[in-house]
Amino acid sequence: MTDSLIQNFKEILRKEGLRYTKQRQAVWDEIQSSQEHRDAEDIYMSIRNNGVKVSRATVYRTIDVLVKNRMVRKMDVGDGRNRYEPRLDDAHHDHMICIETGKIIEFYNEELEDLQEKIAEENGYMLVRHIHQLFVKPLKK
Amino acid sequence: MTDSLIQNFKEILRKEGLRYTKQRQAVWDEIQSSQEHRDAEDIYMSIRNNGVKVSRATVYRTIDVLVKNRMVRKMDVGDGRNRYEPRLDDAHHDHMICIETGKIIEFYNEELEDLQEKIAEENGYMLVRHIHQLFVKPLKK
DNA sequence: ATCCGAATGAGACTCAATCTCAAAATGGAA
DNA sequence: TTCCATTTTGAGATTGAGTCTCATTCGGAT
Repeated sequence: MTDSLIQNFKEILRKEGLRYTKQRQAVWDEIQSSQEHRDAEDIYMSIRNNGVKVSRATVYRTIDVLVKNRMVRKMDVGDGRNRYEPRLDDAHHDHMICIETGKIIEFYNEELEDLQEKIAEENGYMLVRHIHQLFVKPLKK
Repeated sequence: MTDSLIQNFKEILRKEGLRYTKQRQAVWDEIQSSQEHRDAEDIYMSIRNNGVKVSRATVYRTIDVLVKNRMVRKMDVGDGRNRYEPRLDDAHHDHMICIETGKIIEFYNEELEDLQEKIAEENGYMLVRHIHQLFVKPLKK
């Protein structure tokens, strides 16, 4: 955990008119500590196991702030539980989910991104965000 | 409602080892009667308003069978309620959702479809299905 | 150090979807 | 047609992710 990350987080709270608390810091610390795609319960339990007293309500509330400020990405894998991952850099990517192993693979394709904007514009709209998941299975060898 | 559609539905039930009941027929009739993207509650209420006695449980159970057999498409619009639409032909399409009006626009782009298969293959996978939603807002005039 | 509005947390609540199980319906056999 | 094993149905209970409530605690400006 670098100072700049903490400062950045404090900056966002200030911008949002929110106070800096150890619970909020703990939520960001926890999400930021792993590049995995985790659900809220997992994040909540990990924080508690680290000895920080926090409630589910606070975890959800803090995640909302982080998502709004693009520090965390929220993704719907289609099983009813949202997953979260830190956005440490600005590199956008989508996900491929293996239906046999559950493995999540990240991918990015410039052409794909451009195409989506083009499609939206052709219909008189501006692309704000998108959900794109490829459900795949391993190629036969 | 054509005979062939009813026969096709009966065929699927037989294949699945399920009995043909008026409730199941009513669910398929109702979904098939409109190209809109409707939620389960809406479908349930419409069937009841048509005078057919059916329960939510049966509606959900029948939708599952229809989705499994590709007669109905299930889509997650991101608001917690799944939407369903009939697949009367094989024409695949994705959806664009206007974040200002909630309007759902269907689109299909061959290049986009090809690109997705290519991306999966480049990673050693075969594309099985995909979720793709564009959240958009109207272009300024 | 004081003080007041903001944040927290335990648990109640929401709501779509699923499950339970007694009663009703289906369809093949005779 | 009647019988009956088996499947289906439905009312309501349950689940589970996420949200809300509100009394208590805390942050931070002064």
